Amino acid sequence: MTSITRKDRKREQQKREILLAARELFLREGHEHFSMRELAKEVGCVPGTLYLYFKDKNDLVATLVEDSFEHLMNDLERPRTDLNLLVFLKEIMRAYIEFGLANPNHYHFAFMLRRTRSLEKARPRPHRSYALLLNTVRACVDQQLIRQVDTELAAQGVWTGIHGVTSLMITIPNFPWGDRDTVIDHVVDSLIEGLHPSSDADPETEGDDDDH
Amino acid sequence: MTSITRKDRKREQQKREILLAARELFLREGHEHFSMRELAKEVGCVPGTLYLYFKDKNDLVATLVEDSFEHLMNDLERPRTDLNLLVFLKEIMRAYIEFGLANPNHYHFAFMLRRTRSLEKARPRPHRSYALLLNTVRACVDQQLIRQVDTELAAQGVWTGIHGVTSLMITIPNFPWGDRDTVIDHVVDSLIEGLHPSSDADPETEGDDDDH
DNA sequence: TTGACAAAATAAACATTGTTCAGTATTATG
DNA sequence: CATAATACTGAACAATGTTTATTTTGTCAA
Repeated sequence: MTSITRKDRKREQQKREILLAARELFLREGHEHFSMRELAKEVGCVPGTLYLYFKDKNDLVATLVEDSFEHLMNDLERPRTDLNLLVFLKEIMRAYIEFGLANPNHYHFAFMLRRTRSLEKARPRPHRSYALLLNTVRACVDQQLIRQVDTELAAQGVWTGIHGVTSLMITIPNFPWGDRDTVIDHVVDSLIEGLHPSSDADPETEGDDDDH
Repeated sequence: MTSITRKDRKREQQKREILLAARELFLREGHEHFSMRELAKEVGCVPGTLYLYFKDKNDLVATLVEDSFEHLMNDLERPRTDLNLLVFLKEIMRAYIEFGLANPNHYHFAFMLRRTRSLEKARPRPHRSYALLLNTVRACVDQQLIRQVDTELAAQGVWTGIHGVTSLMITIPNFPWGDRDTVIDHVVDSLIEGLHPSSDADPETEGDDDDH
């Protein structure tokens, strides 16, 4: 029925409008101070109305952030087969970091929040960016560009590494970091360096009788 | 005057008691759900009383967390000169990670929160653990155990690296991590591996004579 | 056009927060 | 004992997320 679709379209429209205002407010206030009531004021409605379109605050922000990550992934997943795979991997890593630093609120919401067990599903699929990383690392191993290691292990090392510099620079921007790009380059390079095929297998792990 | 000191002692005592209950509650509820009112109920007083001993909630939790980091630092800074410096460095890194995973709430408060500008001072001296890292890295460079690089850069790479695995394992415990200790070992090892002197120096760092 | 019905929006409340403040006990001191 | 300082309380304030009963609005059938 045309009437139904029109109503549905209107509903969609309104939902989009809420999200638009929310994105603007979220960007301005930061996720800590983002409030439903202020959003309602911005949208020009009463707080309760928001709950006709979103289950709760978490749901609203989650879709917001998910959209942003969609953009990141679209950037990342655009294939650049012309590049050396290692260079490509490094570009992914850099893009990831840059995205986080450019969207600290989104990144914060996505990866720096502890969720209660029941709300775990609200996390905007971190697995997708990780999957890209994993695949690329695997390809590098196949082409013997990096040392033969457990692919998952390597990918998780890379991911935690780039997450580390991203999140720390977000939470402690006043830390006496070196030049931003220099630090990022160093992190990216040395994370990959740690996987070079030329490196001797770790010599320290001969007597691996640690305390655990 | 003895009367004054007695009063002061009593005050100190009360403050300690609050902190004790707070620590217990903080541990149980997590820093997100830790509330002053619940703490007051636990202590057996009215919420306002807490503000006679602490400026605000942030102040209270900050001293709480600072105490915990004191313990970490006491652990880390106990000198183990008998060890190879590289092994020592790795032990520091591992201890840091283990501490974070064992005290996720404290770690979260310390390093995974964005503070408003005015509350920046509330962060429990992250610089101390970083300073230890920096000194150790510098010593390693001096002993030519790792590549000749900008010491600060290397230390920041190491710090962000271990922070990355710590914080991600805290925020996404349900992620399909590999075996916990295996991942940690890999991260620690490959972060150091990335600084090996055997590695070919990065081609872009021609003049390696830093001056400082 | 009108009346009925469903959907949408609202106003008002509820249950929490952190925090403040005017008083009231309690305690130390002259 | 009286006074002054101190510790504490009870009640309030402001702001939060969320729910519910009620009113408004819009659409379709008669």
